Amino acid sequence: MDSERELLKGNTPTLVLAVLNDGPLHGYGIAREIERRSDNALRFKEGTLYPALHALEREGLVIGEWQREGTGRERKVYLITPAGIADLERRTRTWNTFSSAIERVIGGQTDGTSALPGTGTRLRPDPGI
Amino acid sequence: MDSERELLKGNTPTLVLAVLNDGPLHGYGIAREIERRSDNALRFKEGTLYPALHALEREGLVIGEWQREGTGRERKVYLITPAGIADLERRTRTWNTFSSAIERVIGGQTDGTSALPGTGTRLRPDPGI
DNA sequence: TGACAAGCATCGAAATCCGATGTATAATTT
DNA sequence: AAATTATACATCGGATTTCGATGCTTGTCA
Repeated sequence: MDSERELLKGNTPTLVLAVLNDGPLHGYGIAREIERRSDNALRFKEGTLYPALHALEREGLVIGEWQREGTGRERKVYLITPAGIADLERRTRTWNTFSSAIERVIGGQTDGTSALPGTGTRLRPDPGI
Repeated sequence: MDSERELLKGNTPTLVLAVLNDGPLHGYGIAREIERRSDNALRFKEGTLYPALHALEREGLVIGEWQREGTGRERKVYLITPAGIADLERRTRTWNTFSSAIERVIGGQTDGTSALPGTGTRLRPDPGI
């Protein structure tokens, strides 16, 4: 149960960098943008987001600057660095490799027709490990 | 770093169930089969696999039985249960939802041509959160 | 005035993965 | 014959990650 939560693990920095790659944004806005792009499938909790941003900043992948707009309270606006862009590219490649590997293992279709091949009762001629 | 490791989180039971859905198999064989299907992109460490199998057994999603083949040492062969099949279907749907959400956020192409749209310098007309 | 959204932040509980370690047998190589 | 490798199961502890709870401040709107 609660698999969504576990699935997110390891992808948080990738998602944050991906959003920042389209332009500077502040923490709260990043969370909203990720929710918007994913149709609310991905939700960032504050306890996840802010520590993640601090970590990215420590690693030099983003830079955070306090800004005061005409209205509203002060925000910390984050900007992706060249190192961050390179890291995002690497992370994107890693994700593609990983997700295609997962799909090769689980099959990948769930369209109702015949999603899962066997019923689990089929016997396998011992792969002779 | 070590993102592969983190990415696996939450997917272990899904992968195990997917393999068992094609027929009974023992722990060691499950690990080998997942490596084979994923072209070695996914590797199961023993410290991950065996506790995962025990958990699945506790939850009634698989059944384990000790078997002695003519040759080789004793193996514990696992069989997926109807509850396990139902769980696998649910997990597969969850994965599909999740991975497509991730791809919508990060873009998803890494074929070299123009993988990542912006350079991070483009300014966004503040989404007025 | 009160309620609510925006906005940043930290802490601790819970979950997960894996390296290390241990045991034991069969097959293969030297 | 001896040494190495592969098969096969198992556990423990460290490291990492997510998130609920909590707290604070400021602006907006009824």
